[in-house]
Amino acid sequence: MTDTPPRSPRAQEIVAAALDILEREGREALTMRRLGDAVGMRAPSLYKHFPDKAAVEIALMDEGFAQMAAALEDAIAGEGDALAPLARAYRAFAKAHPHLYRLVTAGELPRDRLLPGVEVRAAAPLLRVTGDPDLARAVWAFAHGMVILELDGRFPPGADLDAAWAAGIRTLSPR
Amino acid sequence: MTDTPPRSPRAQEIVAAALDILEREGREALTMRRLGDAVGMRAPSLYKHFPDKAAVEIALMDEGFAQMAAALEDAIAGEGDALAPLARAYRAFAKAHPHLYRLVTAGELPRDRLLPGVEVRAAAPLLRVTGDPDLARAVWAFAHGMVILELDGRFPPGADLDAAWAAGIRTLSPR
DNA sequence: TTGACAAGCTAACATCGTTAGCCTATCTTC
DNA sequence: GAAGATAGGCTAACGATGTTAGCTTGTCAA
Repeated sequence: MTDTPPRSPRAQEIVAAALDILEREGREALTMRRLGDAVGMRAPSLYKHFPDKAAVEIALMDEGFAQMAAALEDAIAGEGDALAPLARAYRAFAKAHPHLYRLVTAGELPRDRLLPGVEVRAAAPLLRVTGDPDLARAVWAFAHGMVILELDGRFPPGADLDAAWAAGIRTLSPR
Repeated sequence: MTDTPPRSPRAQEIVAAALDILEREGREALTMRRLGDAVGMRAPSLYKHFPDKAAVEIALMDEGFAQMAAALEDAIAGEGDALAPLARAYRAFAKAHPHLYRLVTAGELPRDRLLPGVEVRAAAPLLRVTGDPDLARAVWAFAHGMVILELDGRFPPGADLDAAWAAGIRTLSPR
């Protein structure tokens, strides 16, 4: 029962401002002083609302997981069992929210401080579409790999990423 | 012709010490003061050998790319055209050198400061085994995704990663 | 009216990368 | 051999970062 105390309005404002900074300017732009500015207070006062900076980032992760889950659920809402539309939605979310995507999916995850269930919910659509957990993990790895390599600019300039996505999805689709 | 001036012995010592710190303690343990300690000088003196901290990290990336390329070339040296041994080598390298792997493959890449050719060489074995560049990218994304998600502890505790690898490699293998 | 508490503030600390400026040994050049 | 340049070390310090300590003030309960 790790039920978080419901966030105060002021704390919600802070998270909203933090999300705005993150999405616009990236993770390293999100400093306590900058965040304080955005919300009209000095950096130390933020600590009246959050124990540390990590807590703010974790709130953003919760939010990111939720947004991502919603996008993926939408993608399989219609008919359902095709991998392609889910993959499209995954990639689209990452490109629409690159900084948020990175925050949520890259680096060590403070799982014990996360809102419970949020991670499982985001993973559910893929598990449903693939059926098999092993295949689901393989597909997840493929999709995350494609997205993060693209966001990090690791593919050569001329690379046809649509074709790479297609190749992966085709062969990885459950039969 | 971006030929780097050959590194002085002292600079090589510094890079070696940096690699040691990185591999043992991870990227955030690699600070200029800590590195100075390891090599017996004060932090500012390091700037007599490298223009900035990034230059040290870039030297480590060059080294990481080279080591990784060597490991992958070894893996396909024998018979050759099977994907499975290459994938095994890829995963093994990442698990043996997690911090180095992360430094080399995650985050933005300062491509213009890298030793020329080093990235292409590391990519070559996979391209040879898959034949097709699109498939090669898909397989790379899969392998990197598997590895980085494993290193970051993103898979659930009980997950059978061998099975996920097998599922991915089986379906992604060129026929 | 009093007292507690929530929520702001300033000042300050340690750590980080980095710069400025100084010193000294070695090596080149007349 | 003398003189000057250069390589390579040093200390002091700067600005940015997250964070803590301690003060103040307004609001609400007893």
